[in-house]
Amino acid sequence: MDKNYSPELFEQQIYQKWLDKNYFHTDPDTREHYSIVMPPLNVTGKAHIGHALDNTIQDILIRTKRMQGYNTLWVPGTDHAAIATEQVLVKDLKRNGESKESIGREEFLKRGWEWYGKYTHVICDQLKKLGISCDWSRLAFTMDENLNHAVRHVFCQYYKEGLIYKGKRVVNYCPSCKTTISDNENVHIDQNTYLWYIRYPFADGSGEVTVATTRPETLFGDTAVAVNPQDERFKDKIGKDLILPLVNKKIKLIADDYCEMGFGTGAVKITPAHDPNDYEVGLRHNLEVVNCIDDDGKLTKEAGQFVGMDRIDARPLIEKALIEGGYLVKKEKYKNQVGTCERCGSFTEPRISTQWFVKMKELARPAIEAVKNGTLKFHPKRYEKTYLNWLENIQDWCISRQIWLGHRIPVFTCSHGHTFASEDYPTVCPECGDSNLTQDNDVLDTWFSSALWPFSTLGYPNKTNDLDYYYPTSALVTGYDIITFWVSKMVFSGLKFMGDVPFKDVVIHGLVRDIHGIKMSKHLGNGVDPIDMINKYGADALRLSLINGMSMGTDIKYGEEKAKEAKIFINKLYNASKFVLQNIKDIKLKDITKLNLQEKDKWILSELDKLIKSVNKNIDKYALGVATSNLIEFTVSKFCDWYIELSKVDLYGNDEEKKSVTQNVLKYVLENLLVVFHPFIPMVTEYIYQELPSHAETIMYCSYPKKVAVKNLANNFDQVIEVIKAIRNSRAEFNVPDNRRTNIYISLEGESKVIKENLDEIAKLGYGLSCEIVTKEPAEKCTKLICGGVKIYLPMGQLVDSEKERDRLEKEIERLTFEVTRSEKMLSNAGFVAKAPACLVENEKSKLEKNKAQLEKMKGEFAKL
RNA sequence: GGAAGUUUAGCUCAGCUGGGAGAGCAUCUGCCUUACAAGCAGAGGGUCAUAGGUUCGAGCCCUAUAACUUCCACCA
Repeated sequence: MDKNYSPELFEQQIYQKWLDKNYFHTDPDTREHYSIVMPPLNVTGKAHIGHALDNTIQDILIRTKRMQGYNTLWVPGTDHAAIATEQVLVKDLKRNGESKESIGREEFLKRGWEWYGKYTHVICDQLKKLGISCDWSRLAFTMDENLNHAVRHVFCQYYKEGLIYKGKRVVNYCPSCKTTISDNENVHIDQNTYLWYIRYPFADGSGEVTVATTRPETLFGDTAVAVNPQDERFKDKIGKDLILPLVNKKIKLIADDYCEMGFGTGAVKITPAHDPNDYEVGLRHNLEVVNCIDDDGKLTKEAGQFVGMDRIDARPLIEKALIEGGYLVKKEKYKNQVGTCERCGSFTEPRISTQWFVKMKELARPAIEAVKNGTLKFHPKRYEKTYLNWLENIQDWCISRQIWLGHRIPVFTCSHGHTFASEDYPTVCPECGDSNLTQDNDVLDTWFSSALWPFSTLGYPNKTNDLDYYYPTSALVTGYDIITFWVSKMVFSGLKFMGDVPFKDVVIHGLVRDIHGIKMSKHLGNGVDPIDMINKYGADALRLSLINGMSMGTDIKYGEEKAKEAKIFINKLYNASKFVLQNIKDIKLKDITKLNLQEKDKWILSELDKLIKSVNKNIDKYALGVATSNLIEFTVSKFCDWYIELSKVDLYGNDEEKKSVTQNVLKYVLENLLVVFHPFIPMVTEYIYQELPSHAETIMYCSYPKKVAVKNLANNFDQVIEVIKAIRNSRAEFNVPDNRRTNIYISLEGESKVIKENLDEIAKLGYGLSCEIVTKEPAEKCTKLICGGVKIYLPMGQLVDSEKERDRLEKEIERLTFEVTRSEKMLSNAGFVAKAPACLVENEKSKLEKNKAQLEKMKGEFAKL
């Protein structure tokens, strides 16, 4: 092994070996299953640090369950991310002077497939660098033929049941992406703008009504002005005609509850084509729908002289025209929120158009029920609220998108006007046999296919063994940002088409933010590239740095420093392993349960036992960040700091039996540590594991321990640790450099077998030349320590200063007095004694006794000075 | 407008059926001790956001308040 940990030397080879051996692959059998389908990765761009986190969590769960003996399936996959990919392709075309329309739909889709073919590998290779153990032979893609089939099947099923309908609605439209987007993709941002107060005169010259608006450019689409029916100011004017400024068209003043009396001027302009609420008002009052903004976000001919202008750019000119016409009453500063496109950031336009919808109320009900009755559990539980709140207020789902990439809506119309949905690729109209068919131009929202992911990837709509065996899956791991987008859709789809939830547990993690807590973005350039981190610090370090200290569902502040720290820790583990391996070359392997264990061996084994139990418990609770903290704590503070140092006494000593026991314990502890650690840092643990004597073919299939194999690990070794710490403390207090060794004398009082047996250990770890038992105070000038039931004499020569000694003793007496008083106070509290658990009271009593005795001794020493 | 989260050492965060405040980094001191100087040993540093309450006992439970963050829904 190399002197230091160098992941670049082995990570790739190890992963390749796993792949070559086909370790990640599995098929249905008689065991219990544990399955996860990976949230599909977008085939655009590259993997970001959030992907690294998401997949690391899944890999930890999968690897643990695999080692626990489950039949473990992890299906990887990618998503066609239609809108984003289409944008990139369109940009590419533009660069070459081409356009979608110029090359045609068929050619465009061909280019799409070329893109997917090229970039699927890129993203998968990046994931492979993370060391994740998914079954690559099952790599799925939302546009694969069988997934495509699932989409068509589901669509037709909904269609048949009347759950899909085509309708006119005001939807969010992105003029830049040129497609409809869902409410979820429409992100509201704060905007400092103005409220324009505009005068609408009555046609008969009997005064005017003033309306306030944040969007003067939609004036051209106004077809009414509404007031509240209760509003006394307008009661007698309702039904009268108003003149629409600039357009000089007559529109009516109507009464509708939608208009709130207290707000603004009490009158609101109604633009049914460009506002969802106004559209509803329009329906109630049978108003005309006038489109004044087109597909490109430009004003239509309805805007007269402003035709062809961008709707935002036209604003100041419209304002000018209003002023000139004497229509503008005032303009005041106003703060509101506007919708923007999640992908491109442009202002979205609410726009009336014909779209396909899925009726949601009926589908949502069982999905709500599944969470309420506990069939589906969120971790952490609080995210249930996000989920339920959304489903309980569900709106119909607009599933059509005006782009070309993606699953084309399988609805056809023949030349006789018969419209039908078809799961297959039809050649004739089922009604009249006409072969002149045209397919609907729109494609489906990408979430429509993602909604089917947990079962479409397992073979749906075909009845497959995989589906039968692995569905429902065990867990879904994803960020809280897509609970409504995606999780909810998978749940109602799974319940509808499979008759069962798609997964039992939803494990929600937070977002990875930069070190200041700001969302990572290309724009800000504050992103951390996971591949960079892997190249610099190794995949295991990246994984550990993401998981350690993480609390599920809470955002992570992440900086490169964390990867660096993780690598430093792994180097520590690597070196500890190297030490063990170097010292067990001549090991005679023995059954750990039949060894003649010393106190220190029992101590480390009992600590290991605690560790294993705690890690198991925390993985079960999805508290992965706590599990790694436990692992690191044990490795550094128990194994390295103490046991390895202690082991040197026997490894380098002359007692062959003790040496052999130590070797076997070292091997046992290291091996178990590696196994328990493996799901978190798979590469380095496999690498070291392969160096162990008598190892299996891979660590991946080692049984995940539930406890240490040895029973009766009770021991008093803590006493020795206490003595060593006291010695080190005292030396530091006297500023004795570590390289200046002294003798250590110990005077035993009462039973101190464990001390007697570990004199060499005390000497070694306490920087002593030797450590011996004395029955009376040595002649040398010593400082005296009282601890763990023994008295320690450290000959510090001239360094011993009686005044300093007195100070130290005084401090110690003060501390002990405080302790004693505290215990006495607690024990004299009737409430405490009566109500606290008995063990706590007992504990307090014994502490009191111990401290009292210690205090007496200290006082004795003090008196002697 | 509705909901959720966060507030603990200089920094990043653990701590949870309520039983004496923890880690890493940073700082200071001493050490190249044959696993590791990417290291070892030691030290300093906290009114657990604020104010009340419940309890024998509160970082933890309850109620208010403040600051920050996020999600959902939005009135022109």
